[in-house]
Amino acid sequence: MNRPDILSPGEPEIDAVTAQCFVRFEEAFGTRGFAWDVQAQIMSLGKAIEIGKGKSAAIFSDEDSLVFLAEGACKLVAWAALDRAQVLSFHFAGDLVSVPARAEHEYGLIALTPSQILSFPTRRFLQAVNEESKLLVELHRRTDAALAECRDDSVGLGRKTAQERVARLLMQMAGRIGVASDNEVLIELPMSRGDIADSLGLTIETVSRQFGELRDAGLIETGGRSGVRVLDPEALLQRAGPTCPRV
Amino acid sequence: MNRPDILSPGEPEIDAVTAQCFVRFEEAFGTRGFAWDVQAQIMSLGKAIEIGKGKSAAIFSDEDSLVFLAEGACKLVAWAALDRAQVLSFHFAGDLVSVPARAEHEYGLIALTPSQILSFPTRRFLQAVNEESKLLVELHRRTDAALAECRDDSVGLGRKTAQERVARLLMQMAGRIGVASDNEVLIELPMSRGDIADSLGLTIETVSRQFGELRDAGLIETGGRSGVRVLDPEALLQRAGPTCPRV
DNA sequence: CGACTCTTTGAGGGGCGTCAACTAAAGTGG
DNA sequence: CCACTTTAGTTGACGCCCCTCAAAGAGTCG
Repeated sequence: MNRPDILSPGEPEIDAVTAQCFVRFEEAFGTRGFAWDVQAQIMSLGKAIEIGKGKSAAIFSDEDSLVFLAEGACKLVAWAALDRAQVLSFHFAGDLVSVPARAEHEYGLIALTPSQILSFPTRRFLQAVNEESKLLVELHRRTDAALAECRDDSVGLGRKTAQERVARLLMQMAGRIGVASDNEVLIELPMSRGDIADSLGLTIETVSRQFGELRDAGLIETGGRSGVRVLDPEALLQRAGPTCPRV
Repeated sequence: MNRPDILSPGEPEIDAVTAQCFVRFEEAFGTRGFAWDVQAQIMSLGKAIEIGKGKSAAIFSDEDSLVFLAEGACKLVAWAALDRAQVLSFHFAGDLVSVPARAEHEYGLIALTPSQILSFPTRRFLQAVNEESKLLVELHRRTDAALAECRDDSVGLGRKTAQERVARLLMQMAGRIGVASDNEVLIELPMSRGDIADSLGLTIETVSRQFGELRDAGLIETGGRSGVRVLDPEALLQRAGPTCPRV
């Protein structure tokens, strides 16, 4: 290991993933200007992993993790019971996900599409970047935003009808991964109906029925299993139910 | 204002509140050792307010706020509709609450009991403590914990029965503000049945019925409107439903 | 003690879960 | 490229839990 530039021939693919993950991470958080020893510590702490569809990311089991999603799409799940999972959030490339080792429930990050993640042990990561207050501020900003989003989701779970929940999720996905054209939005959903149901606190059947109703109402079209075309975003937002008007 | 030690005689009560709030804040976050100018900035940014029961805290309306609850008990609410509020969390003395100015919904912090709060504008607060990385780490730790709690609550809202939700909330409150004696726990609930209902996504009537069932089952006793005696914590936890076993 | 609010209790109805059967889509091996 | 298998999604019938509406009881404050 005298010349770190030379990759170990035994595992060239792994190192390519690692390289790409760190490049994306640097772009997102601007760590390039950091002191060399801090950068070295960050690189030694971060484990880059490529995970296949449906596979769970190998999170540090005994401590909280900070996961940067460099490529792909994932779901964050908590097991309410041994058999039933609750999906807490969907994540896409560029997201930073805080995964507790163990709160009231057990957590896991599962790939919806083949993904590349960079996983840090939170405590040691914080120690390493202790003096880089700019990164700490950005970290707080992202965590705070995630908290606000989680709270908004709680409002959605609280007392909304099945149709309001499905419509809201579709509008969220439209904004996140939708492709706008004319007054329409095309969405290629990376998650299954079951994932959607688990995230909205509904059953697969109910989600499917709501898709059907929205289709019959002419608000959306569905193509294949994952394709959704939002024909009338305005009306769909209406069906998402009352939200306090943003002045 | 040449001698800051001398309080303005026009508002002695306000200044006593301010003083107590900052003392509590210093104790909680260890800001005493900070540079003088940082401490001065923090003090100039923080607005100490005493709020009566049922009153909304005067949050900075146009920017995110960071609120330290020095004394009392509050609820964080989001308005799902103009008439209906969703309670997102209950807070007690020592808590730090992040209140977004405006996310998908509008937020408010409302006192359950007469409270004293210290309110900061988040952005400027972060600028002021930019170099105090120890405080930034503590800030991240608390926000991360709040996020984990919010997620656990989401699991609870997702697909649990009314009784499981009520039982879980009672156990949470027992742990937070309960007084243990023998194998019992005494709780003095600062929030109404309506607040509980709004936080669990239920109606007042359903919450009341669940209290009744738990009482009939001999798991709890109720005294007055706010008093609850948990007679059998074990059995109550059972009724809170399945959680992944903490190894 | 009286007026108010909060809580409790009851009767009835609707939305979503449950169970079941069927259809469509995607992967597999020849 | 096509039959076969497997998985995911759709649709229908039925029942239960919780919301709705209504009224009476308990607690608190003037």
